[in-house]
Formats: sequence, structure tokens, C-alpha cells
Amino acid sequence: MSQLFRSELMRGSLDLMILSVLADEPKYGYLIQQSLRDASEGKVDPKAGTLYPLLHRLEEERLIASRWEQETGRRRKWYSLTPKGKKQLQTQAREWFQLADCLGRLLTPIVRVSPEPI
Amino acid sequence: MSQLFRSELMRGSLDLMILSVLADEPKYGYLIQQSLRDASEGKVDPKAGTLYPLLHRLEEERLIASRWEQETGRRRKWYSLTPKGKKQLQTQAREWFQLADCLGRLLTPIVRVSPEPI
DNA sequence: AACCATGTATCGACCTGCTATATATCGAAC
DNA sequence: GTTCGATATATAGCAGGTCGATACATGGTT
Repeated sequence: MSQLFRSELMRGSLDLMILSVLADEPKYGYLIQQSLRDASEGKVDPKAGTLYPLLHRLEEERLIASRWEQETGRRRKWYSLTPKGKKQLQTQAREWFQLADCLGRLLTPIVRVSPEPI
Repeated sequence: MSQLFRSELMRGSLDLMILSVLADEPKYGYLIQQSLRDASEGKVDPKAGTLYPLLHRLEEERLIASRWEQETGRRRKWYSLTPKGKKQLQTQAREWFQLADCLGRLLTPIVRVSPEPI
């Protein structure tokens, strides 16, 4: 079964993941949590105590905007990317790919020597 | 010119980078710093206040071992991977590639839409 | 002699994710 | 009809890592 990533490994990537799952359409917190879990096959699963403060921080930075909705009786806070957020997503995504390149180059000879045991 | 990565983005990856540059041969702190800077084209450049506490922590966890040497009059503390450290390097490297896969899948449609401007 | 790169080390500040806890609604099972 | 689990948002306090600033010392160059 897929294991959770160490939280320390994801630090600094989580906000990027949030922005990316909001790229297509607005989502509310609980749905964002599910989207991440689904997209990562269960390996990324931020707890509520992690997710909501992060959303508040992103909103404070004007990268996302929120709106309360009450369609079916249950109140939900829908988050969407602002133009600034879309720009930030592009920038951070490119930065992340560059870091991935660097680490990939560092690590490739290492895992090549000893492949993962089944 | 190449820019430094945000420190938050590298959190949780830096110890992995340290282990990887020690994979081939022992190095002392200052040399580790240079190795990372060279391997990353200047994008990864941990400060002394970051590097040395990290090395002490890795040593405390028995992932690396140290030995003072004074060949040319200048005292240097040489660090080398322990067997436990080699194992940890393998494990963390594979974990990192998995995370890279996840984020890659999340981000690929985003950067594909708007490629990096020259 | 002054300066700079080298070399190791510690401290407090800051940021971010965690656990634990709180509140509330909805649908299903009993 | 009420108990329970999933849904849904929120806050407080804690843990851990990177930073800048600072300190000290050596070697080579000018």
C-alpha cells in the first residue's frame, strides 16, 4: 500500500500543490484535501490543521480568493485562483522543475547502482 | 544568471543532498557547500548556519561519521557516509523520486500551457 | 599590515506542518 | 429518534529546519 510522504519532505511544496489543484476550477477545503489524496494515490494527505491555516495564508497573500456558499444546507468556502495566484503558480512550478532537475542529476547515479527491490 | 531556490522549497531535501554528495567520497563542510553549489549551478547554496547544524544532526543520527584532520595546518572535519547513511540515502532517494512523480503529474499540464519565456 | 577566502561553530528569529481540540451539519444504521 | 461516521471549517500550541548575524581562527596575497 502507498505510504505517506514525510512531512518534512513536502515542506514548501504543499502550497504549490494547493495552487495546482485549484488551477482548473474552484474547490472548497475538504475537496482540495481529497483532490490531493487522489492525485497522489494517498501519499499526500494534509490534515485539516495543516490545510486550513495554509489556505488562510494563501488568501492573505492574495493568491487565492474565497466565497461562502450554502447550496444544499451545508456551508462551504469555495477557493479560486486570483490572477496573481495563477502567475505565482507558473513561477513556482518552473522553480520546482528546476529543483527536480538538480536533485535528479544528483540522485540518478545513486539509485541506478541499486534499484528498488520488489 | 542562475537564482537561488527559495529555502522553503528545499526544506526536507537538503539532508538528502548532503548524503548524496558524500556518496562517492568523504568531504569536509566547506567542500560539501561548494559541491552543492557547483552541482546545482549556484542554485543550492546552504549557508554555514544551515549546513553545520545539519551535519551535526546527521552525525547524531549515525548517518554520517566525522574525523578531524590537520594535513596542511588547517584543521578540517571530514564527514563520510556510514552504512546506515548509505541505506538511508537509497530510501530517501526513492521517496524523493516518488514525490517528484506526483508533483510532476500535477504540474505538467500547467507548465505545458504556458512555457517559460526566454 | 591589511585584506580576503577558507573553515567551523552558535544564537535567535521566522516559517511551516503537525497534533489536538472544538464546533456543526448531514445521511445512514439501529 | 438517536447514535454514529463522514463531511466541513477553524484555532492553539508544539516541533523542526533554514536563515541572518555573529564569532573565532588560519593561510595566502598585495
